[in-house]
Amino acid sequence: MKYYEIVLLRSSAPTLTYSSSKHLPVGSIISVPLKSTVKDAVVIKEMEKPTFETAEIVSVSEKIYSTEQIELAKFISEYYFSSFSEAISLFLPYYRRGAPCGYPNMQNNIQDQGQPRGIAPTLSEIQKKAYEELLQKDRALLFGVTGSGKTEIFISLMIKMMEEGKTSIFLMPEISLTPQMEKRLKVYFGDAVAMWHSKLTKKKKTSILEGIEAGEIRIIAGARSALFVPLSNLGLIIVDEEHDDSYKAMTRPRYHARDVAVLMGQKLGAKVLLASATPSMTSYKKFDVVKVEKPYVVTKKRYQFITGDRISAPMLKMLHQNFAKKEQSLLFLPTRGNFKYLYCENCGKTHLCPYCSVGMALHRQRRHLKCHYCNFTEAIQDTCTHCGHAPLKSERMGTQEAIEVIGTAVEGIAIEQFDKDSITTAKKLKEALNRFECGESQLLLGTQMLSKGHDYANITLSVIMGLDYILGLADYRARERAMSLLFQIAGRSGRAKEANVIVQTGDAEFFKSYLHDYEEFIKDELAFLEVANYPPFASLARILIAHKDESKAGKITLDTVTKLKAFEEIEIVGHGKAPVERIANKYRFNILLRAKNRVPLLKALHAVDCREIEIDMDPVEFS
DNA sequence: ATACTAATATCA
DNA sequence: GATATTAGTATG
Repeated sequence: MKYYEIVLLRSSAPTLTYSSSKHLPVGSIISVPLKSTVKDAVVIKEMEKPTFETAEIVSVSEKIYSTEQIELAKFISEYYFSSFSEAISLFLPYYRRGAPCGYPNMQNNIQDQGQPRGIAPTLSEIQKKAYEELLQKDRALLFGVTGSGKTEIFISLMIKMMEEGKTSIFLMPEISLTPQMEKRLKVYFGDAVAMWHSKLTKKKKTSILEGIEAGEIRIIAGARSALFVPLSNLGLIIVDEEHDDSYKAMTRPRYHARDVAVLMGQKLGAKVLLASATPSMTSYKKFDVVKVEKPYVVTKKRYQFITGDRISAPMLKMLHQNFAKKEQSLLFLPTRGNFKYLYCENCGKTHLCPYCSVGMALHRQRRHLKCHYCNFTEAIQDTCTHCGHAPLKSERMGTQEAIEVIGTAVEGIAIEQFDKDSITTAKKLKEALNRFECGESQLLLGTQMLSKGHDYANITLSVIMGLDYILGLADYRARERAMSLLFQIAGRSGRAKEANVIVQTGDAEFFKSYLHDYEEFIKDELAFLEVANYPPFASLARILIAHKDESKAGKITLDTVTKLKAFEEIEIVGHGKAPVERIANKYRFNILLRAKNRVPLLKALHAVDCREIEIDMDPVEFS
């Protein structure tokens, strides 16, 4: 009889010991009896016969985790403070086999299958130079403005990998927003590329996994979760738009896909390529930078700065003129300033969610109020819950209102609403993009979604609102976020011809000084971050405490702070009520920690970690 | 996680 | 005193 330490899947229970007459390699997925039920579990290691009685493993699955997956999961669970079970559940297991298989004759294989495939893209001299340079490096940051032809470089690298019989992973911040990328990849790779994201149906996922197993699928492209697909012979991981915060998971395990990709590359001996037109400060400092110097289409942009916080007459005039010229425009509103809230004229109070300390957002189209934190929905309220005054007023510029205002002012304009409210499915996205592409609509109006990765060839006017709101956020990266957003959105326009960019801000000088060189901004910002002692010059961690009893939450916070004070190398930057005090009826407190080195920080955090707190390493959100 | 148990609060 | 809610504990 053999004895194995196992971890239950989908459980935070400690490791347990079971027995089996069979030899089971580490990583085996098995079923074990626990209490009166049967649970799935993973073999962690073989053990000596324990002193206590053991139950027997009842069945062994066809699936198995590789030792690399186990090791990475171990790291993720320790660095990001999740259970091992939660960490290993990120990964998809391999099919159990005698030996790990390679596919040495891929060349032949490709031809045999006769899949539709375009020829390799022709690279410009500039692209070729970057490509050659990247071939020499295990890891690098590819820095190039929108339209500099990064995608052709990616494709060339992935073709190179295929020639060597290796597979690739291509990460994008949001798969639902990238049908264009799928189209481009399909041209070169046909059925050898599959798109992967968490919302695929179970059937589709199984079919892709079988394709991988059969050696037909050689490239997986997709969002965060694509990083955990079981490819053999991984040769390359590309993290496109590496600056994007959507790579950070907001639920446990709170990992950063970009950082895990780098680690995974190291562990598997795969090349890791990060890419962005607006790289993160961290990546710029940490990795060799390869630049794609000039875009091969050089177009001019004329920037114009205006103050204010709502749609103004000059803005409408520009939109009108552009429409009259039969040209297309884009208008950006920040996500947060994007909703209307009800407020009382009499007492000045905003109508709040009964369970969260945030305003209920008005959705006029659906005629209801909705809480964006807990999804509580109710009918539009008429009277103030605080003083009984009626009726309530609504305030704040939102997408809806912007559409109404512009629709009225610019007669005949067809507007594409481009935000999470109206673009709920991939189909709707495709339809909206198609309408815009063929000129059926002339204005793209929306939120952050607009800043992510699309090419809109004919936009000649971009209006960017609400940068001041982002600049004003209590976030050490507020400037970076605002600047990167401006570059990303401005980069969407002027692909084909000269374009105007209207920037609404009270701090024009700040943006103006960097408009023609993001790298200048990076250098100045890094100098600032070094003085202020923020990442990448220090490590941050956030502790989140949530409890329905406010005084209990406060007590846990203070107790944790007291314990942390014993650790000299870490600094308690602050602690207290979270900016959003209550979500889903639980009171929330934050502790923000900083340390020059992450090792003592991790050590202190492991010492105070318990069920009542949640630890967020390298946080990107502070609300 | 989840089942189970002990402790404590709530209510007629 | 019976029942509901919460806190604590062990799982092989």
